[in-house]
Amino acid sequence: MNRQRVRLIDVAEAAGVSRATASRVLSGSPRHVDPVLAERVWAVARRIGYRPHVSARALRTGQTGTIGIVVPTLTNPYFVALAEAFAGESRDRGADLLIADSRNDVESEAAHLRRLTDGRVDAIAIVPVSYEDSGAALVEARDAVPLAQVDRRTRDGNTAAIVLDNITGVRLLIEHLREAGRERIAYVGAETASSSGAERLAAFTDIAGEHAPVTVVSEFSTSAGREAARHLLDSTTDIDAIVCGADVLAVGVHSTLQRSGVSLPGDIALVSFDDSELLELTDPPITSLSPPVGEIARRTTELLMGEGDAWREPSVERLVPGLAIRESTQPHR
Amino acid sequence: MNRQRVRLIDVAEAAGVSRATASRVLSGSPRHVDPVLAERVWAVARRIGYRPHVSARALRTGQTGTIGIVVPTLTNPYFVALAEAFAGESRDRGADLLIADSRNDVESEAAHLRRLTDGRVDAIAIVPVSYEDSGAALVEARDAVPLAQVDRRTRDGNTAAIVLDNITGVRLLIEHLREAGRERIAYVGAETASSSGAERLAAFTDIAGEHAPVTVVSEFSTSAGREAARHLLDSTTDIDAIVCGADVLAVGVHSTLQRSGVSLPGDIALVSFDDSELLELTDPPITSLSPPVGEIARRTTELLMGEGDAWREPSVERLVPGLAIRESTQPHR
DNA sequence: GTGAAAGCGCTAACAC
DNA sequence: GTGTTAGCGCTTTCAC
Repeated sequence: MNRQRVRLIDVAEAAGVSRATASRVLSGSPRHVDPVLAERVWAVARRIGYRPHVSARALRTGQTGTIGIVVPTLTNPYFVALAEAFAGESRDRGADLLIADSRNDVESEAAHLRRLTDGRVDAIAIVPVSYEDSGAALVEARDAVPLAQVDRRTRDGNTAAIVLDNITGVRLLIEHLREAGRERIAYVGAETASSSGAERLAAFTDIAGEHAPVTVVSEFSTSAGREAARHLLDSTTDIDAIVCGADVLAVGVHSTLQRSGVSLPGDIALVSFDDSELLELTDPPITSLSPPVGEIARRTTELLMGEGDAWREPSVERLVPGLAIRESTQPHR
Repeated sequence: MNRQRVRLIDVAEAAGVSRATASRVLSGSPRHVDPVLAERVWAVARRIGYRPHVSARALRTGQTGTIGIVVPTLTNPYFVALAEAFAGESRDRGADLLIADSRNDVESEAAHLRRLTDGRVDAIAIVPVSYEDSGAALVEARDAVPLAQVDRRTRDGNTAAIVLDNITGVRLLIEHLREAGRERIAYVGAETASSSGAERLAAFTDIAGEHAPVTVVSEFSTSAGREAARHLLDSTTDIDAIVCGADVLAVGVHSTLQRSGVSLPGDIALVSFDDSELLELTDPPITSLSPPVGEIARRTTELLMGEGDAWREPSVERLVPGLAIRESTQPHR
């Protein structure tokens, strides 16, 4: 048998007060209640195991105490790290986090946004799947609930966005490579459907020079990374370093280089972007930018849950990443 | 401005019917409504963008249309795969999935269970963190809502459990290794805090023989795998194959072997358990059992959402895994 | 400082 | 087949 729920009225009766008072003690404004009564209510509530019914509370207050995060895929450890950072941040604010996985699919992303805005969450942080195609669903959602874009942006999402400072990031990587004696640097990125992909590519061309070789593959995946590396090796270009636009690509590139007998970091140095755990698994481990996920989560949550409508203003806040140096960029000796 | 929610009454008025009729059309029992009216209601609802308020509906019906899954960590790609399988299954049944991450922490797991049972979900599937210590929270939760254990069990969780058939699994792995000419097989597993860990270890000793070397590390992590491999190499035991109790361990073992100049699969063959994407990233890719995540999700959801109280009966259903053969077990030539 | 009572948006008896 | 109405559990005026 399912045990019957303990309701507020059960607490109130057992404590000899009205529902109103019990409610004030347990949630509303405890300071407007006689401390003696308050303690009695608490004691009873604890004893009989009262826990408020979230739907009832949400229906009454219009607040769910939950924030939602929508990521392109949980298959990418970087987004898992991001989600966990948001989980920590929510917890600190006494809120819950609801994680949704778009499976890299705009339709599925739109469906999630619709469901989340059906009174399920107070605010939404979203890493949009597509720069071009995610916008419509975002706009609809942001009319229902505070919403901010994270890590990537859409063309017409029209909300605040908290992203990586990709230009500084690329500069950090290239400077690091040059200090390690690398001069002929190539770039491997996925198609520019995401804003971060496009920014990284543009920054690379800008800083490394127009003639630096660039390989763009069609998706963020390890096999795409493998392909890209094969392509680079086949082309005659003589390179001594590769910058990868995402960790999953880097791991693929690494794998192909290894198999082709290219020595890392002897022949080619390798760097990547997201600093997920994947990069420590390879041999040698891969140097990477380390995105400030904690700070991203903090700033975004602040924006969404704080006073005011700052999230409503289309804007871009760029957070500067650190650099996690590993063996894949040991200097030439 | 947040657009005002469209409520049922707005639809009803615009369609010239009562809330009851509108409700019947949009959710309850459409067949008891005049088809002409019904179509009118639908048309209006679509036009003005009606979407039911989940809290209000949940409060009234006692049903949330959401099922919850609690996993030890999303850092382990196997649990991500499991969660995605449940997401698919829920979607097929018109339900939502709420993913919670225990961060390998019993306290945090208990907190999640408490929150989920505060009227947030209709049923819970959980991969418990600890065989010994997760039970209490499970029991409390299963008094509030249908709950089933998945992939791992607790000592006193007292619900149905859908797990891998670890004995058959270990047998498959060892047979495969023996067919590939391996005879001196070692095992690397994490501490037996989880039921699956314990079962795998026991099955290994049973099948490979009492004297087969076993290394037990303290946690499921890549660095623990590295340690274990170092330990195996240091000990004088002469082995030609290693069975790992989890993918993250296997990747760590692989990394240490590589660095120590051990040839795979030449000197040592390597196999693992969860068949997550990690295993395809290594060089050589690692052979693994492939757990039937889809089937696990299907059976569990069936049990939870179906008629009856089958989930309430302490029971264990063991599903047989497949075998994904990769280069790490190429036969001796 | 405390209680009575209204009502959040929805569905399900119950009447017609 | 359709409408009227009560009420899910909670918070919050409003009156005292």
